[in-house]
Amino acid sequence: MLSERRLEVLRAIVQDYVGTEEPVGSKALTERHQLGVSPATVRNDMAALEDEGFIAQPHTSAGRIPTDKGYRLFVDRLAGVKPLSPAERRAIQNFLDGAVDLDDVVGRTVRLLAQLTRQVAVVQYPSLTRSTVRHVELLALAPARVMLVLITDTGRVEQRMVDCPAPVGETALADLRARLNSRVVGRRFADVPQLVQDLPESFEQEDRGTVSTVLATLLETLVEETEERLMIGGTANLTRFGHDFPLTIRPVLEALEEQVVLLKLLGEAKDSGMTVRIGHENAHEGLNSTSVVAVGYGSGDEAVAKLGVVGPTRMDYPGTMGAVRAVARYVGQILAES
Amino acid sequence: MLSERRLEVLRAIVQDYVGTEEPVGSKALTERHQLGVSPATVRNDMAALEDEGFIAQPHTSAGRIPTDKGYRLFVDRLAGVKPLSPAERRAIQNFLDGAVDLDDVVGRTVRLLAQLTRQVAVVQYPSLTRSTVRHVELLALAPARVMLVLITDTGRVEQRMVDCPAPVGETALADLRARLNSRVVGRRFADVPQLVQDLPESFEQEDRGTVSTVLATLLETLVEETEERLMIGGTANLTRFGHDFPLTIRPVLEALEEQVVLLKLLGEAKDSGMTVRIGHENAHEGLNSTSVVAVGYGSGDEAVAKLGVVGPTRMDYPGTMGAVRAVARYVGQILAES
DNA sequence: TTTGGCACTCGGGCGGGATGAGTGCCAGGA
DNA sequence: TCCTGGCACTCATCCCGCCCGAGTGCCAAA
Repeated sequence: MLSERRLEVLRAIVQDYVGTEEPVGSKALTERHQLGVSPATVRNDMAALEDEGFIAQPHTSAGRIPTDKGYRLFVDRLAGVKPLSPAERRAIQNFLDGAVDLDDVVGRTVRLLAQLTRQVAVVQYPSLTRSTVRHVELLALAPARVMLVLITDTGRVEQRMVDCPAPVGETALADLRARLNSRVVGRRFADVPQLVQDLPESFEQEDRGTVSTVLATLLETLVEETEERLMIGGTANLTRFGHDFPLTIRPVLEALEEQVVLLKLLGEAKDSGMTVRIGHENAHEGLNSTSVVAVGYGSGDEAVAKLGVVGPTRMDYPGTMGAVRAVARYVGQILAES
Repeated sequence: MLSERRLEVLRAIVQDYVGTEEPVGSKALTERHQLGVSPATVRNDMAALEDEGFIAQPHTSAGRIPTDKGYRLFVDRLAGVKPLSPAERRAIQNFLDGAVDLDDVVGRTVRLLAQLTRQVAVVQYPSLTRSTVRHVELLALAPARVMLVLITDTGRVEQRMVDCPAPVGETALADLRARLNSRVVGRRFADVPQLVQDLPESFEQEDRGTVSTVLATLLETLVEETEERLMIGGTANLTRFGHDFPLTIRPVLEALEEQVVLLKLLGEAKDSGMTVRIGHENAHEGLNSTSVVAVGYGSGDEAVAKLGVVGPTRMDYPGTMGAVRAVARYVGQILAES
């Protein structure tokens, strides 16, 4: 079992290393922190911490740096979430207010997060299946061509073209539109499949084909991968990573370009509460030297999507967690208002 | 005036340097190209080219590399546009077919361009003001709250919330919707302002406030900066730039994050034909060591937006130009079909 | 105008010595 | 039992000085 002081030493190492980006030695530690013991004692503690796998030496005769396991302990037991300063809170609000539509909200959020944390920000668009339906619109663009437009309570809009098997009349379309909306408006997208299941039967024989086709497209839209969109920003912050660039930065940029990877990354985060994944805890290889801080956000109590940041394992965890949490809350508010 | 052979020497230098990324010397040149003269002669030619500012030496006793002016000459007079191989053409078509909506088209295009050119790709969404109106939808979400949805012929959809001064009845809304659509459907967005100018007058006194508010929002949407959206991809390719990373890559990433900069960049490109801006020809400082190849694309003859790539000045211009042009054509086709 | 010859330049790579931060270990003291 | 000061040892890094060779510019001859 680690003594209180050894934990304190670990905390000091993490803090110093995050600040200086250089391995930290026993002497420097005692100078910068009031540990109340001599360097020699700290050395003994360090040796113990190294045995346990919390810290490591890049090479003999160098200071120690925290391992992933060390950061894990730091995050779980030693660090809190640093609340933002009033000035920062105000900045968030100012920045997020004045967004005109959902794209704008997400875009501003991503820039805000990147700026606050000085890291790469990732924001997922509100999920369709967790949102509720605000309206379904059907537009006849050509005799046998209909555009389907879905609008959610979070402001998200999806549209699809539907090629109908037969020309569809304006009245039939209006009829379908009305019945469809009366069934699904205000309901959750996840429930839509059951709600519309028996709809085709209530139509005339001649229109059933069209109705089925439209409904099929609607259901497709709900399950398609494209329902999960996201936006990233702040990649320029990657250049602050380390000095051994190409090798460090490349796989990260590649990983960030693959939406699938990012979505999985956010998907792995817990639905409620903040999730921190450190270094090798990330399944994707390219992100083995990065940490991900993610949290869900939503207009109500329930999360409709997630957002987070990707940065070096050597990051300011308390500060980052504070920024991520604060931004998620404000975005939730904005969505609730719109 | 430069002799034919000197131009040939410049072409050889550009080609070799693009391939090897290393300054090229006189001896290596004569070995790899059939110039029919000795290294000494080439040296004289090189000295002349250097006097004219087409090439430069990184330091004494090193080979030559092309200057921006040298690349300019190369692009204008020495290089053609390399057509794609049939296999590449097929790949483009396969990749672009199967896109479900505009976001998907743009997303696929950006990934395709990045992959083909192995550089950073930028694709602008079809501009609103150059598109034509397919439909305008008005939805009453609350008594005094209306959602305005704009749909263009290029598949783009914009929505805005409108807070009305007074509750608006369903019939009045339907009326407005019908009259609005009858006026603007099929017309260009740029013409919308005049077309709706006198619309409020034809309504009852009590509804005029609402009508004006809705129209005001509609007009705002057309001029807002958000009308110019774009998507970028392939940033991981920046890591192939050079070996002196942080300094080279950082400003580029920063520039790419600023949509304003990118929009201006594409805006500077000619409306028709391909535009190549080399190094310092780019107004933005961060892009002084990159070249931009851009071209307009559209569903018809007229360009509705632009796309292009950003890469090191040391790029394969003929190949890049070929890829950019081909992709633009196919995207135009896809948009015309949808 | 082209060519071969020749002296010159200078960046990059290699090896060795000095430097110093940091370590592990140990014996003595609270 | 734990802490502390002392001491020898290890290496990564920095700094020189050196050499090598690619590449150049110039010149005289063809």
